Amino acid sequence: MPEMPEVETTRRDLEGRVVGRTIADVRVAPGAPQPQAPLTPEQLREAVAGRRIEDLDRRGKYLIMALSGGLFLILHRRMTGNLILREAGVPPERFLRGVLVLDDGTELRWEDQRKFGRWVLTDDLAGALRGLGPEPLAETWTSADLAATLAGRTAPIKAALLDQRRVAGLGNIYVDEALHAARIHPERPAGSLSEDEVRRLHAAIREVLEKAIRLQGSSARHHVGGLGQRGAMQEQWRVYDRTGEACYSCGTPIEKTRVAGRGTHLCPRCQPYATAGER
DNA sequence: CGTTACCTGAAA
DNA sequence: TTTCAGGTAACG
Repeated sequence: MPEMPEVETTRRDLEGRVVGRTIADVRVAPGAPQPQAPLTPEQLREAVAGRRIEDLDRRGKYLIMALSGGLFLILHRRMTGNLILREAGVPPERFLRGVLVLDDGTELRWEDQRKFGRWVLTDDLAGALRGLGPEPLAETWTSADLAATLAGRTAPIKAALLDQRRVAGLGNIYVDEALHAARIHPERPAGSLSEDEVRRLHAAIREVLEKAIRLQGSSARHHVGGLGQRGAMQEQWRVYDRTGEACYSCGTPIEKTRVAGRGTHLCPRCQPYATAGER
């Protein structure tokens, strides 16, 4: 579900409304599994109740709540998780799993149909995020950095881009979109891209992610922002979920295959496997 | 490295 | 009934 733009949307929606508030209570929906992996709900309540939310940050697809006393509550929405700020009394969401009740009575609600989402409470933020690759929208992330992390790799470029250690925040939708925008076949060995192809890919990744953030993410199915609103990026997809429809660039029907274990969409004409001159 | 498991529901 | 779903950890 959420990739980096969806998580960033949530962060921007919530930042000004929850930073400075104190967590008054933690509730777990009756009968629902605990939203956080290593802690019981009682231990979580014990640990965070009374703490002030000092900051709301993001790294890759992780949402990071900095709490007073040097604790960090790190949330990963995985496939179907949403974090939504609601007034008390608003009827519960169908897949509500847990609630952080704030000191003004508003509720930070965690809904998660498939229950893959994870909460981690730690005082070692760097340790918890160790191994995450660079932020693709950081000014310091260059085309040369992308080339370096792809160099020598034989895995499909799509698999390399989904690997959070190489670049943080890309997922299935935006990898397909970026590869299409860069006119690169998803099964090309990562290390085989030319300098120009890497430059195009670097630019395409940024353009796709920036546009997705502007449009508050893709609401394919589950994603909603921090105020419960849907995103609009799904209306701008050029290949994702467009199997059989005409490519906007050349009219060729979009194909769907399987790469790196994931449904993969591409235009076979705009993204030929063989580069010019080969074969 | 690719595949499977983790869950639940919607759609084919 | 079967397949698929925005992610990732564990497995072989």
